[in-house]
Amino acid sequence: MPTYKQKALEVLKNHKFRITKPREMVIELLGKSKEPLNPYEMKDILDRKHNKIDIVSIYRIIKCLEDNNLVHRVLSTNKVAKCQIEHEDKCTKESNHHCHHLLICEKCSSIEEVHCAGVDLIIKKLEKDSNFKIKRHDLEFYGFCSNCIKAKKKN
Amino acid sequence: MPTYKQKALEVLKNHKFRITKPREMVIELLGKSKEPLNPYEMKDILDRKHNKIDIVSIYRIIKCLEDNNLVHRVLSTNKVAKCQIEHEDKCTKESNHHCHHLLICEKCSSIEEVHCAGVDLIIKKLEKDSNFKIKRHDLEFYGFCSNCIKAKKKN
DNA sequence: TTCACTGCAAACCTTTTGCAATTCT
DNA sequence: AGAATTGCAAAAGGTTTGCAGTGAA
Repeated sequence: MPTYKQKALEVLKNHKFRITKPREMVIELLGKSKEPLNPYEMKDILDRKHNKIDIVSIYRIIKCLEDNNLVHRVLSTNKVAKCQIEHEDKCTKESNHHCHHLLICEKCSSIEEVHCAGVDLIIKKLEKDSNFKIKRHDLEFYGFCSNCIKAKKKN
Repeated sequence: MPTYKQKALEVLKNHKFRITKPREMVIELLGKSKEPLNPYEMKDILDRKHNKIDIVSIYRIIKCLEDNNLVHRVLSTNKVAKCQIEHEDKCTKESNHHCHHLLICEKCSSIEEVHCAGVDLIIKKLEKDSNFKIKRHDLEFYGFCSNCIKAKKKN
């Protein structure tokens, strides 16, 4: 099973984007981070590792990764996290949208990507009740992850 | 059935907030608007009506309305819209959170607040599969509203 | 070699803060 | 009168743009 970095570099290469040092740095950082990050957080972490990078480059690299569906943007915080779930047919590159189903831990900030079985039914019901035609959706769930629940019990 | 403005002023009064001209202006604007607005959009509209208001005041009034659960913030656009749905027991002032279920029209930008029957089941399933304990959620659905669908068919 | 990409400077836009003046109650 | 709220000025924060120089293919 390929790492996030391997997969991301592969995707960029296939789409004729160049593999550069700054891009590798950001991708590796996202691959290792359990929590979403914003541009300045990324810069701080990379700076501390003496991996100097300009904030403007980070913005542009994030844009590039988003265009290639390699990251999620968490709406509630406007931070960015690696996207690891393979896309369903419904969520193709063409439709330019991932199914965003995120579990967000309010204690440790880690996030988990999930498939939401049952969302289709809810959408059908919503469409029937409202006469809306629903094309896509963003779902964010907040709470506590299993690690933080365990940690809490020990105290 | 009271108007949004009446309800909002009532809530503010009950919570010992003062009824001021700027607050009335913003509340009336939100009450009339079908679509979410950001602070500068509000200022532009009010300016055109010669209802002069400082942008800083708008920020502070929005904050006040949010604290009183009188507006939704749309995560995907960071705009604000009137909140008209009465809160369920689950979504009390204390929990400091509305159930955000929004239908957002990508054509005319109008939004509709809805109750999502079935979300509870999805959450139970998610908790079981992921070991997360889910406390709250934001759901945003994008598509076309019934008016825009009708308009399209006529062309 | 060529063109995509980066870094730097600066502009731009959004949001927050401090404080004096105003205005609700 | 007293306290909350507003408006103004300025700072702080976040994001984008233009351009010259660099480096991946």
